[in-house]
Amino acid sequence: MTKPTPKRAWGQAIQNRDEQFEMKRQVVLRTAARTYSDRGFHETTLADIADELNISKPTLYYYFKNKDEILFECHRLGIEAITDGDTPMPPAGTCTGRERLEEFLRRYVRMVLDDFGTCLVMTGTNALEPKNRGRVIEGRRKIDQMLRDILQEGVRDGTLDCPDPKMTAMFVFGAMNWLPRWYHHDGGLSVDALSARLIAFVMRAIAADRCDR
Amino acid sequence: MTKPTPKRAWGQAIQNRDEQFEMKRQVVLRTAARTYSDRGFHETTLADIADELNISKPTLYYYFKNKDEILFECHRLGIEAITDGDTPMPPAGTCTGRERLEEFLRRYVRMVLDDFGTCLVMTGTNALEPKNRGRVIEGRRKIDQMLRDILQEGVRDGTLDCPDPKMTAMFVFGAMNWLPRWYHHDGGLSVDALSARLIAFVMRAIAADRCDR
Amino acid sequence: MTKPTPKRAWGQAIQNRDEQFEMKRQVVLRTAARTYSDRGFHETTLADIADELNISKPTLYYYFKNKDEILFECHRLGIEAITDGDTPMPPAGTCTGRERLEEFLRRYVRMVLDDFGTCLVMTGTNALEPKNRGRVIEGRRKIDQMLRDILQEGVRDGTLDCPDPKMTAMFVFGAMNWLPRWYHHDGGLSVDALSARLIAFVMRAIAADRCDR
Amino acid sequence: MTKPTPKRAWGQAIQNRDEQFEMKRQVVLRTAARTYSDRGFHETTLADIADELNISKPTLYYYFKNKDEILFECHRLGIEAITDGDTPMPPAGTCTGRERLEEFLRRYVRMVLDDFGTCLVMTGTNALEPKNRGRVIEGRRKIDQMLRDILQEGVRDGTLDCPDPKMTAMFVFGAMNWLPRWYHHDGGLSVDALSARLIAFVMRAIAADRCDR
DNA sequence: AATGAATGAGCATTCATTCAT
DNA sequence: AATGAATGAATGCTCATTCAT
Repeated sequence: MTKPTPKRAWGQAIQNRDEQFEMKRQVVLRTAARTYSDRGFHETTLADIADELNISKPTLYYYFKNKDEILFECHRLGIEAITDGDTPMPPAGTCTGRERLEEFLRRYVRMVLDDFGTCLVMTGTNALEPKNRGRVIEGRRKIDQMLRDILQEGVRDGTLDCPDPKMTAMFVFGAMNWLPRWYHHDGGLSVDALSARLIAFVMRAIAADRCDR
Repeated sequence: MTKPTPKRAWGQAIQNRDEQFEMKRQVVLRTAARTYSDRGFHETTLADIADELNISKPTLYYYFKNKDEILFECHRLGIEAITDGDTPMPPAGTCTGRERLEEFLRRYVRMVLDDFGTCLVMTGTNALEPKNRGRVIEGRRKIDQMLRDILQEGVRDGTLDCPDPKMTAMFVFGAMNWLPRWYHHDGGLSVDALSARLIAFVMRAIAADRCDR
Repeated sequence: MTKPTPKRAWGQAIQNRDEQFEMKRQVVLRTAARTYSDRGFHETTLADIADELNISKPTLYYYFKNKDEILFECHRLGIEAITDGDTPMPPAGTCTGRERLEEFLRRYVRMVLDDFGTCLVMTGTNALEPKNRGRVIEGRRKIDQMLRDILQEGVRDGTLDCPDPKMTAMFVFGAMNWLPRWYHHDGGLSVDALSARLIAFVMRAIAADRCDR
Repeated sequence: MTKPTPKRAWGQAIQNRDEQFEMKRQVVLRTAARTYSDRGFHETTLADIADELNISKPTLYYYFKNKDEILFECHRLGIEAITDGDTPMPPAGTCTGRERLEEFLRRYVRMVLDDFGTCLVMTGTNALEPKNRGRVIEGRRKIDQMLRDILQEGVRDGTLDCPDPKMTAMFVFGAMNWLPRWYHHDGGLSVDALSARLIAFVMRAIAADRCDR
């Protein structure tokens, strides 16, 4: 249960200050994520972002400590999209490793094609200040581990057959992290169709029942 | 027959001026490629490169027109490593698509883990001036096409089974282009071993005879 | 009637932002014009100008696009001082060519001894970017033409006697454009006295009634 | 009497080392003078000059101490063309001031339209090191004085009528120093014709017998 | 007599960031 | 809540000059 929204005059129509603040912050982040992904972090100036939003440069500092923090928040949101997804990953044991793998891939593809996920895999962490950088790396490590665990689970329960889960995980991440570099949302292929294709590809490579397709 | 190298005093040990020039140029390029890959192009200053080589900044301009050209040459060398490799790709028809695929993957993996190949897939082309950028993009397009053609050939000759060669190619490129981000030369895994693993992974996914392994 | 200035608190004493901006811009321009004239354009660094104004170098970029634009604006102001003077040149026909010539010379001398006029005749246009350069050259051409037209008019109406108006104009411009190289404002000679002398010199050379002085 | 040229094998056809040295030096100077006049001193790089001569940059240092000295020599040659002309100015007393004035103007015009003279009046002396700069300024001062003296002489002997010889001299120098900015050698007007026109202009302005033309 | 190689010093320009309002 | 004005620090690039050969 989430905590109940306090009742307000005018209902939901009128936002209070905090909500406005938070919303504007989000708008900045999404714009920044897109621009960072397009042009790269260092090639994107704060003026670029401000211009795109029709606000002034210093205004950005009202919402964020500095350029770094904007990038960090983008990465954080990208990571959270996986680790704290709306629908939680089915816990280990409730279904086969193969089923969990499918679910994971589906979510990861969706994430990596969202603005924040794209930003996460397209921009390096070098620019981040050490502390934030550590957090991002830790987040990505967790995601890595998730896939490895799933693969191992699949191997254990006999639904997957892959000789080296660690390395396999990197191959699969590679295939997925490369998606933003060539997939275009406005083409004829939906994200769901794409993830179905990718899942098929991966499953052929490592599903245990490769012959009865 | 190549034209014979002119005889020289001291044999090959002592280089003439042109050779020294060319060698120094190569050293700069390799250093730059590594640094660009590590930190990114815009995060690498010419001072960084010069420092690493213990030369002065303007000296770089003796060997290259500008920072751009250095990047372009790195990309060019990366591309050439594939398209103009020492051992030419076996021409279509002389062997099965599957065999050619193996050869291609082996070469690509080796390339992408070389300094220039890594630079090619790690740094964007945004920084390049339009003309050079076009050339790089064209080069990469050709490499893309090579893999697609091989896949289609394999489908035709029955050695490969993949539903959508274009997309499959992108998955495979993704897996390979991601290698530099996690593979370390000084670890226990040789490049050849790695490419064998990757080839196994890909073959399981798309080789036609998936059941008789 | 000009449109009335809107009433403001504090009267004219306190400037609003736009006025301050414009005024600062003018101060920069005048400082730059003087320095360009003194040392030459390329010998003048932005640091020189900034130092003289006790501001920082980047601040100059808040008011101007680049070093070029500063020079262009100086030239523009110099040209406008002649072509758009406060008191318009008496139109052809309302007085004799000789009278118009006197007026033109008086104005030109005043202009060329002002900071911007001096800059106009002391610094070349090579530095300007093509577009601006074209505009400056066009402006100077118009001024050239003004003098030529006046001379021809004087020849027609019999008040001037000069065999080759074009060449004569260049002689006269030469005499005037050289003024900034030797005239010093702080000497005993006023600008008006100087222009009177110059007018006398020129009139003796080309006025039609040379004998009845 | 000049000292006799030593007899040489091959007669005059083959130059000895010193002559070659001196000739090459002259070629550099003339090239430099032209380029300095065209583009300005600081806008001309040593590479520009070297390129135009198809020699290498350091070679220039074999003939000149530094870039400054090249400019200085250009100025020196320009000044000498007036002060040490082949045909010496007729000494005061041997002819009227007016006649001497004509001769001076003729020579000055010729000088100022020669490469070195043009360089002298087109490039500033700011760049020169103090010592050389002093010499150039002194040289120009002498030339200034020559004209002033001639004018005063003409006033004294009644052949010229000008109220303020100093200022008149500056007007006349102005007209002449401006010539290189508009006169083109390849047009239809010869240097002699031009100097005749200029002399006519000046004489009308200051010759004593203005009415009996 | 000439030059390839190298460099120190300098300069225009950019940009994240700050501050007063 | 927002911004105009201002700046320190950095960076790519140029160029006169030197030196070994």
